[in-house]
Amino acid sequence: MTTVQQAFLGSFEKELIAEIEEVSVVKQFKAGEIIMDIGQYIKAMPLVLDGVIKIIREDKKEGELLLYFLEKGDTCALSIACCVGSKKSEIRAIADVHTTVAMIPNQYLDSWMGTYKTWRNYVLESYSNRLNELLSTVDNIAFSQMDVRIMNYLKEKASIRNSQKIEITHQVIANDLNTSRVVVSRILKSLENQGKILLQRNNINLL
DNA sequence: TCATTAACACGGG
DNA sequence: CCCGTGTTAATGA
Repeated sequence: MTTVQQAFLGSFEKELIAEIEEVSVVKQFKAGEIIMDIGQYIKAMPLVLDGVIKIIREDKKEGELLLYFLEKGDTCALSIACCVGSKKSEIRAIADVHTTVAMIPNQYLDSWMGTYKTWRNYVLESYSNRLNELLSTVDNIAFSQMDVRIMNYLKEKASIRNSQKIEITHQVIANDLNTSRVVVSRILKSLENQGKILLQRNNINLL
């Protein structure tokens, strides 16, 4: 299992890592498990030690949309604001694969900003990273056709997994991109005909 | 025109 | 048999 040390050795000073290890609670989530749901009050900030988390926005009318992924070493920037203001979560976080996170109780977040420069930088940088990812997601939705969006989705999945093979069903892609499975199936089929991918049951190969 | 919905057949596990 | 997949026909934006 990945420890806080292994995930953050390069980014935090030893004292901070020691303090994180002391106060945080390490939790594991299986693929598909909900880590944080919409409307929930957030009392701890998650640091991703291992695995991948999907951050999803949901409309009232059961519309779902993937915002971005969190990987090893990332944190959910939205949760920081929620923790400090003890507000409800606006998003849903789901474990995409088996995932390990360190939950830091919110009373430490503020004081560490003053005490540890690396922590301060990490939080600020995390904000800017998430914002950039959000922007490219918005660009994708606003300016790209569904076939491009699906291609980008597949590429992102592949790079996160470090594999050209993606284990996923058409329905899940449809949910993440907020469209119907018929469209996903049709576009995947045409991508296959173009020689860009190879389709198997529960499996997509990028070429 | 293109997405969605519903419905159906096919096939693998 | 159940689920994922591929396709079609009808409907809507």
